[in-house]
Amino acid sequence: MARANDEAAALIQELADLLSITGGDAFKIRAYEKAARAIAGHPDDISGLDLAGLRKIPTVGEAIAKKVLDYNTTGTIRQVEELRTQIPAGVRALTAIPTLGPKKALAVYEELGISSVDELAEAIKEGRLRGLKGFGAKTEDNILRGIELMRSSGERVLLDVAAGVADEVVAALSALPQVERCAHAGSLRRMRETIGDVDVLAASTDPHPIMEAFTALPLAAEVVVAGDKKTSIRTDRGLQVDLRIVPPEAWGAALQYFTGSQAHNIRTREIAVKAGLKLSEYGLFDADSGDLIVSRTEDEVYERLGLPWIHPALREDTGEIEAARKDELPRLVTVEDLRGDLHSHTDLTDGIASLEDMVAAAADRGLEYYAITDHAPNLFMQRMTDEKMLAQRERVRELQKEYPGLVLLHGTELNIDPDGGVDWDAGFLAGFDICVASVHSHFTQDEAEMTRRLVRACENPHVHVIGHPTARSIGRRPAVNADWDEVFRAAARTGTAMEIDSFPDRLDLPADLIRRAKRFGVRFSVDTDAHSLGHHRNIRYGVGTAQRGWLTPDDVINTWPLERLRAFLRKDGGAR
DNA sequence: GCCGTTTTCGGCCCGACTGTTTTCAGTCG
Repeated sequence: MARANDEAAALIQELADLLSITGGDAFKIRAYEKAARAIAGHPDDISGLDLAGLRKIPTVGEAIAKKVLDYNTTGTIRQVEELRTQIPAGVRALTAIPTLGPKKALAVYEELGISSVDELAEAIKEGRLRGLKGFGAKTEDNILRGIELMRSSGERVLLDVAAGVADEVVAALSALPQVERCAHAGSLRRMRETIGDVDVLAASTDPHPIMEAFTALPLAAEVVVAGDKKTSIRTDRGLQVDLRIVPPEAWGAALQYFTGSQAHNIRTREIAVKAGLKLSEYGLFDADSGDLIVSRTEDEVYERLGLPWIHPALREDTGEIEAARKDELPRLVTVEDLRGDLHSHTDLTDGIASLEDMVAAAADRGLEYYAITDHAPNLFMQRMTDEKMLAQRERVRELQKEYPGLVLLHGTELNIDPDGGVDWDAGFLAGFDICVASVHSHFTQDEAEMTRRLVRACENPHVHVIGHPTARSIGRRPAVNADWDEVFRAAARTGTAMEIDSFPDRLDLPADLIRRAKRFGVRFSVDTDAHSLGHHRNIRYGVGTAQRGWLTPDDVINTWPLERLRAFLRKDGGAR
């Protein structure tokens, strides 16, 4: 499913990695890294671009454009192939070990011929690194622990796990008298779909006792680094938590810095430099005099750089700086914008809460409309029947009388079969207020079959929303193979919404596909797919994903007033 | 390698911590 853009970007990034090992010019390496990000984030398919088209991509110049053309015609890049003969893949893999970078990787390869993580571990145990310049006892120790960590728990965690840890740390530290402000930052604030480590920021004039309290937290299994400005711990589950403490007056600059992404920060600092300023976590300064200009709020920092405040979900250097300069940033959808939820389950199928309890939870969220969409019969283990579904509909109509402010929609989650058909005939389907249709089986069909399957589902006049379209399970099952541009064209043409499922292990559609779909004019539905009362809280992850996809309220059908939504559900083009 | 309402050549983001060093390189974010 990897697009040409992703493969070309990976090759350019590999070129940067290999050059950093062989000791290439650091600025050239950064140029490759920037270009790799730009190519991966470029909306157009690079395989259809010529030299001039490629050079229009920011940070892609003559030399890199030619390398991409090389990839377009040969499927690889000649310089990468050449460097691979000099530096074995295993040496590049060494740099994935925490505390071991390109310089040390090259040293062990050149001096000892080590070209894999296993060989390195073996060499350390045999004492073969002794006497190697720059490698002392502590370094050996750190590498061994780094290897251990990488093998056991070095994986990224899901958003809800990271959010739970962050909430606990922020709550504990906020209770300390020395702490004036405390919040999480980093990739969690940007709502990335998985989190490598949790970043927490605190403002204080007296950091030492805070750091001591931090390392003494029950969840701190190990202290990784310890200073008065920065301290890192690791939880017993292997998740690293970084705490940075800054003076209260530096809060805004620090929050901007520690939210990242690194690529976004590089851009903002470059803008500062060009304006004769210097931006760091302590503030925006005059480059010559060193005088502080602003630092208290993120707003001030961006404003002084000539930019509007940029939402954290956009801070990936994938076009937000350019959009900000032109004052074309989208007004992103928020949890508060949502009037309804169009996908949920009850204990009639695999939910664990009753219809009554789920509806009460929806009412507590302040929703104006709410769809109950239990599974359809072809998901055989759920034992759905026509009779059960019609009986549920009666209960929904009864229950409606108790909720004058919440319109209940009776729906179902259909199963898209391998040919693109769904569970019921048109007559029965017409009785539902809304139908979500999802892929629940035959995940490994080839791209052509899967594309046809999804397009046919969109073309069904009774299918309103494609549920969790890629069917991925983060860390467990990859996305299905499909020609997504073809699917999105069909969705836009037929007035079928793409779901953004809020489950932390789904987040489906993913943000990059959301941005692609939006370019075709596709509409979206941000839903919980709740199977229990607690799942209603997951909506913030779905909204975060929608924000990362640059969506406005108008793009999201369940922000619309009910009448506009009903027109969309008629699939006659009236609301599009 | 890229880029330019100061520049087509000379710049290129900034700081914290660790470890092996006698003043700093490497790594990380």
